[in-house]
Amino acid sequence: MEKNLTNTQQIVLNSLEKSDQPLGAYSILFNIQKKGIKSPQQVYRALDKLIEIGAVHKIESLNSYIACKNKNCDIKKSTSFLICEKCKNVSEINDNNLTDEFSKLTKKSDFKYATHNLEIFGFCKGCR
Amino acid sequence: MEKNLTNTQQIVLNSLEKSDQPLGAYSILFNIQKKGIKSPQQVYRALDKLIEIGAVHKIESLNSYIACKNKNCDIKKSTSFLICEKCKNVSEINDNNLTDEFSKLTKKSDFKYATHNLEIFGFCKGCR
DNA sequence: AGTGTTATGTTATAATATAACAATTTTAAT
DNA sequence: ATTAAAATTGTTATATTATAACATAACACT
Repeated sequence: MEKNLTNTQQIVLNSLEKSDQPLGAYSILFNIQKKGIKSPQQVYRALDKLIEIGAVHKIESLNSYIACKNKNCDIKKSTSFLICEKCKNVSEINDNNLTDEFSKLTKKSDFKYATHNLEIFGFCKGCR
Repeated sequence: MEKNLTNTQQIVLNSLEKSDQPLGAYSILFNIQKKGIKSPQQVYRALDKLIEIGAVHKIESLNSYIACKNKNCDIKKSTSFLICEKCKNVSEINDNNLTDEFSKLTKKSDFKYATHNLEIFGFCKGCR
């Protein structure tokens, strides 16, 4: 199950795992330049792969990327996040019911569910 | 309830309403250059306002914008879309239950729901 | 070893979005 | 009505995010 990552992919993933918050591609690049990564292309290519295997998710509304904390995340392509509007903290929801609910919901519109991105904005425990 | 739009805002809105599909800001700009709109800034400022009043929504994963068909849309800031992966058709879901469901869901995490963006990918009636 | 395929490095450029400031219009107080 | 302050708009420049294109290298199969 564990994928072997290339050097660059591992460096990008480490950078994201060290951060508790999502990072933009160019922030990642800045972080890892000292390790010999020189171009955006290298970062984006690594991100593509990491996203594909479910190790990283993209948060579309922030144009940024976050490591999936969830080791057993069987949701590879769908993402669901809570984003605090005050402190900007982002946390991943791991509610497998969502897939079922969306699947049911979309049937009403004769739509065959495949994946989803969900971004919920509001205020986290500490900020409300 | 009806907002008065400025000339530029109305032109941008018309451009989106004429399109059945979402448009990027620069596509809009291209469409309306013949009407004297010259710069991205004008388009983005109009979009900001139109989004604020709920006349237009942004589809984050596509970096594009769509007119809200739903005249009585009381959901101003939240958005929910079905996106067909084959024909790229986008349609808006208008299920007010979603807000309630997300509100309940996030309570479990001690999170105070405010708004959401939901993008569901799959295959539409014609493409499945 | 030779050849086709896949991955990586590198440079350049495309696509999306905002900053900064000047010019104009609107507002609202005197 | 006059004018100062505030908000809106026009315009140029630039920042930010992402991909194209092509060269080079690594891999794998015969």
